[in-house]
Amino acid sequence: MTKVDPRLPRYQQIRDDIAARIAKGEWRAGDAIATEAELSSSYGVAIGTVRRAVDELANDGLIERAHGRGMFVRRADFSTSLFRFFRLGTGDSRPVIPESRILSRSLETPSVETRAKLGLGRKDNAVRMIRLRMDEGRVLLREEIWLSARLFGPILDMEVEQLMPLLYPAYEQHFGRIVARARERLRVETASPDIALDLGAATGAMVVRMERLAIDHADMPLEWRISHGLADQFVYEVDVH
Amino acid sequence: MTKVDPRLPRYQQIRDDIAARIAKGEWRAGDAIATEAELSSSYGVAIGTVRRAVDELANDGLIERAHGRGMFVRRADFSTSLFRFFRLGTGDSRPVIPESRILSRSLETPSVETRAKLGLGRKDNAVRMIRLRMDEGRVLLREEIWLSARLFGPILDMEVEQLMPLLYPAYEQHFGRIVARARERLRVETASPDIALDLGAATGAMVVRMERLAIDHADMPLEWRISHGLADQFVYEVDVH
DNA sequence: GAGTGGTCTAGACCACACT
DNA sequence: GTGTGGTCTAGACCACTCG
Repeated sequence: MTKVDPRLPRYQQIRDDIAARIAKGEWRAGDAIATEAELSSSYGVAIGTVRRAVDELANDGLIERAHGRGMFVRRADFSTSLFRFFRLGTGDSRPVIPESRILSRSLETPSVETRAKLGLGRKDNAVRMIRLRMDEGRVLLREEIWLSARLFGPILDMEVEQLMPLLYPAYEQHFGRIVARARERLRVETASPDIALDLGAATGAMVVRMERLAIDHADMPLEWRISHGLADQFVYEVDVH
Repeated sequence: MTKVDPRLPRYQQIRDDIAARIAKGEWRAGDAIATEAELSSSYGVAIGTVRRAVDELANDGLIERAHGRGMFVRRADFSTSLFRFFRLGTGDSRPVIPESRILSRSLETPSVETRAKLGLGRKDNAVRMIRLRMDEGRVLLREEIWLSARLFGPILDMEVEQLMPLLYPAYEQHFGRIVARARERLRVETASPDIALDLGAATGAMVVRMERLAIDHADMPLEWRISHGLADQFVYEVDVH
């Protein structure tokens, strides 16, 4: 087992090792991982110990267990993201992927904050994209997306179709970078002139600002995204206990 | 075991039964429940099966396990509530319970919406309280609280001190009603004149509106609460994957 | 029918808390 | 030391999937 803490219980070592093997790409999203029996014999532990390890991985959403079929690497779907709380005025709740329109792509000198978020050095450049998310012709969100030019520079010259409809699969397919999770932050502000223009609203309109830092399995920041949407289309729901 | 589905696996039956016994008040918040060995013999299953059941209860936050000491009924602390994302301008993050000031208590005819939320009949009255949550003299939140008059009527005549600093312990102590969980909803709006006045802001200021329906173990709604706070003091953070 | 995960058992031994 | 929960074993049998 590669560099797992030997003081930890065996089931945690096994959990960490399987997670590392997935992160390393030994099993990719959608793949079936080894069976319980195989893992039991290859790790040299009882099957109950393997079960304890994979139970935790399933709980954390890293794998999915399918009775009679096997255990599969789960693709991150960000179903809990703040984005899904944006609704059109009609408020019907079909789970659609809104269509995207990329307005611009450019090479920029990032701000201090963007550099900090992406872990860039003083001289590093960054790719900036502006994208609209729409549904039935109405603009839902206006997104400002920042990427390290060193990692993602070629994205500037790619065909737009290769970046549709979702960016994360494109990051994986063309750059081998897998978004494992993200940290999101939400606040309320008034729309600046360019944001208001893109959203089809008046300058100073109430907007929700969502920031997202997307991270890979090795905790490396991949993408910094600032999204704006009209506040009156936002309803967030959560259960607490 | 009282009315648990016999088609379910034993460990789930046991989990449901223990949850029911807690809900029924057989063990109260802070109490130690029976030990694994006791549960194992009283339910007539192996200790591993009991462990599976209590593991799930601990995972759901209903009990806490303490190595060498026992298993304890957890008190709901609502640490994930939207409330905790309100910060003063200074943004320091000590976990304080803001002081409360109850502005009014009255018996009212509830609106159709309030009746629906609390499950009240056409002729039922309701208790309405207005409360401010403050920190260092600054108003953080303005809360409008609705309760069934049939269940909580005597609260109108109680000493204010008995309702301080938190309401949920008072519900439990004086009325035997335990808040088990809550559903919260967040949106953004502009402040009405009375809300603006209480928050010390101008009418039309951007505010965050938080609705909360608090529920007991038997899924009965206990309290309907509408809270408002200044939007520029609100920052919500969440991890997604 | 062969292979997979899901449930359950009856123990052993370890680590922690209290007195 | 006694009692508690935490880890781990080596099986048995069941339920589901697929060829």
